[in-house]
Amino acid sequence: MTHNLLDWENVLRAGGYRVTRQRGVILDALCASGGHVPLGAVYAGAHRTDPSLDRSTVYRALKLFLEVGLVVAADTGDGETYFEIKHLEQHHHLVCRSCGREQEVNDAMLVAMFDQVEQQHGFRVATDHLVLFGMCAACQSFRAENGVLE
Amino acid sequence: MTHNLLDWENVLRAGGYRVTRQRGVILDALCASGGHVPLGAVYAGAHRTDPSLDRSTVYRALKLFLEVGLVVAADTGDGETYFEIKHLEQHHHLVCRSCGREQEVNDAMLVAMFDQVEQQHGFRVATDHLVLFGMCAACQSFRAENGVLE
DNA sequence: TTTTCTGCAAAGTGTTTGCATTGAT
DNA sequence: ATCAATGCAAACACTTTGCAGAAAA
Repeated sequence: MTHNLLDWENVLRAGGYRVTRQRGVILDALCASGGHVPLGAVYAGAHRTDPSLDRSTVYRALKLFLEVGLVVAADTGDGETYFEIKHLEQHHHLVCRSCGREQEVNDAMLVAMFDQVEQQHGFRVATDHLVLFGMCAACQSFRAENGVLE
Repeated sequence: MTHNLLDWENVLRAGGYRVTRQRGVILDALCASGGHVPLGAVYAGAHRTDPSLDRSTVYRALKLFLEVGLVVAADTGDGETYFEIKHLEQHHHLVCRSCGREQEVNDAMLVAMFDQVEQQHGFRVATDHLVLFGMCAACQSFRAENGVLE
């Protein structure tokens, strides 16, 4: 249970929320799936552990976890919402349009850009979780080798 | 008809697609709404001009326009897909979480960051249309004046 | 005349909600 | 004993699809 570290039970209680078996199962599923997980996969994992668990419970739980800051959400634009256990260090994702794999980028790299935006537009960027689409190194070289044009 | 400039009729014909009244109406509606328009608003506008026009036609047309490069799409994470006439200069959007207003950021500002990502990760970012959430200058000062904490 | 496009209706997908019951505190 | 959380079913919002008739080429 990776999430013992998170002290999720106290986080919930501190907010006046209750600690339930289902919420534990859902958090487990999220941890087990690693990174950046579509809600459907969280449900699938949790439902395997507890077949009586309902989708609406997953939606409600994740919304709550979001509210108390246990997880962060990212919308990758494919319709489903993605969730991830909140890390201590902020980070963002690079998603390859060609192979679908994703990698993380440290926040630091983007902060400079955010600051610049703030200086020029007075707009304070506040994004937990930015998702940048493009093409990863592997797919780029694969395409180059095979002479794929554009 | 702002979109005469785009020569959309020829772009379609060049792709082997047909020029129809409906497609013209939809493009009109998109232009008339300015910027960054949710699909529902495109439909609303187009439907006002042509009440017999169906939603599915709007979906199909916008998908086609996307394919031939007449429009670009952005997913802002609120469920609906946003469309915009493709500009010559690439740009991105800043969307204020507080008032909902949006402003444009020139691509140049972000390109430096994209290059840095590429250098460090070998990942080529390719985003037509990035949407950054945060808080605009007006809302920031409004909150400061009214002593809103966080 | 051929082939694409449209309108209509129906289905699909992701998400939210009302309500009686169950369960945490 | 309270009051929040769950399961179930029904409703929602956005999007896609199959098909017969209408329209562009």
